[in-house]
Amino acid sequence: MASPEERYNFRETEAKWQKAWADHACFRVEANSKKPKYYVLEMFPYPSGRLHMGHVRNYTLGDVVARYKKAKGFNVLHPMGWDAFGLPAENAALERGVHPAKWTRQNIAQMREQFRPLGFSLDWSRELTSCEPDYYKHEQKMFLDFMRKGLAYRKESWVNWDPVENTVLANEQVIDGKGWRSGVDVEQRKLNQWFLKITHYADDLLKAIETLGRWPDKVRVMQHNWIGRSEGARVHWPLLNPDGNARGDSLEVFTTRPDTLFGASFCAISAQHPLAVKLAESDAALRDFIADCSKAGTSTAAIETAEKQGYDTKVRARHPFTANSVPVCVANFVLMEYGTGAIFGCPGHDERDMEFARKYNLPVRCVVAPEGEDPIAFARKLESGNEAYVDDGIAIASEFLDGLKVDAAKRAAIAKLEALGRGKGTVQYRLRDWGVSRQRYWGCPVPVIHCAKCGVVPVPDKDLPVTLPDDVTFDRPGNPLDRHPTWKHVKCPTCAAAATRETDTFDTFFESSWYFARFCSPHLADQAFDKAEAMKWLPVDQYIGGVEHAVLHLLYSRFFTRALSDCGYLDGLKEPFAGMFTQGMVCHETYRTQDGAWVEPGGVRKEGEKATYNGAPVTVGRSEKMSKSKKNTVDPEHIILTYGADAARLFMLSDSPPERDLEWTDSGIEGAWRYLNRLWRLAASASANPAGAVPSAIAPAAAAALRQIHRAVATVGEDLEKFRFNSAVARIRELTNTLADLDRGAVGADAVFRLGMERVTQLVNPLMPHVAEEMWLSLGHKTLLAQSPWPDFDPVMLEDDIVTLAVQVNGKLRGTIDVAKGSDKAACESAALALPAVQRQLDGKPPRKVIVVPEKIVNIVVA
RNA sequence: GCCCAGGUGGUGGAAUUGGUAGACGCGCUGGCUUCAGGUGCCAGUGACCGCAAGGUCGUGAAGGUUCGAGUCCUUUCCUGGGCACCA
Repeated sequence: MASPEERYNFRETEAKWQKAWADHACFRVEANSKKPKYYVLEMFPYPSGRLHMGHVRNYTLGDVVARYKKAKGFNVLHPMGWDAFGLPAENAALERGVHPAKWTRQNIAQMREQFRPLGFSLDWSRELTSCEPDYYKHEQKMFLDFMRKGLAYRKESWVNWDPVENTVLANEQVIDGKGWRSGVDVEQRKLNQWFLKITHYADDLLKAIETLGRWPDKVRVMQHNWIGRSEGARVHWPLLNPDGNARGDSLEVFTTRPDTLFGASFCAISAQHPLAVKLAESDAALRDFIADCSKAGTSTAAIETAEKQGYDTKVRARHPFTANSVPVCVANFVLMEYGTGAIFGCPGHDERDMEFARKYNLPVRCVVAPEGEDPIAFARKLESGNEAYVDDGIAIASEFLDGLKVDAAKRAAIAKLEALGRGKGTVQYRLRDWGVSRQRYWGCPVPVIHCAKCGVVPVPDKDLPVTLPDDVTFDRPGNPLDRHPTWKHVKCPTCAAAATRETDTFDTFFESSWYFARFCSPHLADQAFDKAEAMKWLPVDQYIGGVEHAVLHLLYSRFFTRALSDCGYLDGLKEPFAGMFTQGMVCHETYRTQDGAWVEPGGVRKEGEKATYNGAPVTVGRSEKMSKSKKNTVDPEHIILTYGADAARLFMLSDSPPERDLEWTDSGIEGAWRYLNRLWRLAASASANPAGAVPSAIAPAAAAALRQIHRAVATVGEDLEKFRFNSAVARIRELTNTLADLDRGAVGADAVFRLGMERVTQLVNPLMPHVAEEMWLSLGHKTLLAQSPWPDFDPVMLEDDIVTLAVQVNGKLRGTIDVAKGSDKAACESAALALPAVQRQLDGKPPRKVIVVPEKIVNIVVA
């Protein structure tokens, strides 16, 4: 039985080393260092006030990288800050009457204290808080610079308006067409909004995805799809009144299939299209139809099930190539935000158009037939069926396009359109400009002033920052800035007449789009960051965070980096993150009582198959992302008090690969805790052995262990480089097992054991830094492990001079043979044939063929 | 519907370029230690047949390529994630 003294005291030990690291300022970057730089960054947290397991995992992953890179001789920047603006603070104000600033600052203080015992190698001297004016004043300046460059502009746009809350809702706050809190139908309203011109960089943002070699493919694909480039043409269709006379205007449509123009049977426009709006002025039925369209709106369920609906405006559009004309309909499936908000319909070669045509009895004309099929028969089949043909083929019934394949036909059609002045080839992006206006209090104020005479006037640089007023009330819905008695009333900077401030604030993605640059010189008062420092540290070498930010945050940051370069803040830097890693979620089993209520894991007792909560049976549900609503959360604070930070860290790193979801289990954390203690005891027992060189003549078992030590140093290093932390843990445990099982009486075993424990300590350091530091001390070292270099290995020691070969007969394993390294094929073959099991299989028959793969396998083929 | 990941023991997961499937854990079984619980230590643990030696089967399913397939190809099923009437 182990006495209490023989048990690792994590509480004292972890605190001791955290203090030592802080006293030695271990995690500050080295000024004027000759070492290569390495910038590790985890996505900065929103200060909700409570640390959760997702945070622990995220920052543990980053910490492993930071500590490993430091040991590898890099000058490491590993900062921390707070993404402190956002809606929850306003909700807290609304629900509990706490001021958002106070609530946020309290949460930050609380979370900082929760982070401390985890022992992360963070440079807290660079801490930043995005809701403080010393941070956001710089982004107000950036915004003004963007305006000057034409990268920020104002336009009318549609927003989700909650009529009860009197606010704009983000798309994710609209659930089934209703406001997430009010529960009432959300309206589409047109408001003047500020936009950032991310589309200016659409092509570059797309092309540069290829340069992001250390990003997950998944994220690159998502960004690629989000930008959504498509090549096509804009085509002008002159409009005719119902009486057949030209109206004098024309309808511009975007298409990716100009080759199918001869199959057009209608044009369709969005319900928000200016033409639809104008025609509705004199058409009550159309007004009703448009109203219906905007009601059906936002919910995915509605969109999914919505039947194609159209309204014939009786206006007709004349074909750009022929004398024919087609009806112009308003249709519920045409998006105003994409292309021109208008399409031409070719039912033969587009499924949606087909559905629409069949419903409204519009003609279906086949203009593309698959190569090698009889065009007449194919056309007959297509035109009488309900299936559109959307694949490649040969143009038919299309005059000058006949006989061309789709790609060539597209080019020919565009050339003709351009020659006739009736259209042109264009590239269309799905990506839209970034709307940054929010009708909120708790965000960075948009630094402009509205003057009746001068229009929109930027706040002069000398008047920055525009700070948020403290005396605001949340007792009524709507934007407190807007109804503040004095804040918005100012003099126009240009003409000094009475004017008003912009009361919108920025989207909170604004703050997170440049914080990585601010960390390079976080205390600079008069600039957002020092250009030289930023150019030295950026791009971030390793960025780590959740996939939920795979598109927006990362794309916005990539955009900002380009925009900041164009505004002179950076010298041509385009990409902020050279390496990106997206971690999986932390999950836990879920439990429900018989009446369906979720219950927390803490109260659940399990005996065999049965689980109970307060004596009542509960059903065990599948493992899901930890969430308050399902009560399947485990509090990191509690875990750290019970097992310490190292055990929690080890558990996070073992088993599950970091990119996959991790299932939290009690037995898992206990296993981590047991291993940690075992390591600590082993190190203590090694400390009795004198440190010194391993003698040259040692017992075979000791020699094998020595080789394994070198191999572990090699593979663990490689595993850490490649984010295979789970297999790094496995390799270290394997080595631990070998060392613990080593016969200490064997010649040289003591020296090998001692060396092995030194190496295990060094390897385990990035994973469990506190116990590693303690082991390092007990092994007699006077320096901090946190400041020690990563161990080397001898490549010569990686290979054994005896190799075990698998021996197969007809591809089935029958035994193994040990041969000297470099043995020739004949020797392997005869050794393999000599195996009794092989002889039994051969049963006297001669082998037909013997395959020998050196150092791998011998396969004997027998008839 | 489209795109992207994944399906390996009771369980989390290992497995360079095709070359000994199940490393390393968790759990479980037996034993030792202990007043006891835990800890610690020893042994075992894919399924099936067998006292054993040994054999048969086995990586979602079905085919194929190969001396040899978890890995490559074709078809198919299931799970998770993203996007969604993008013209």
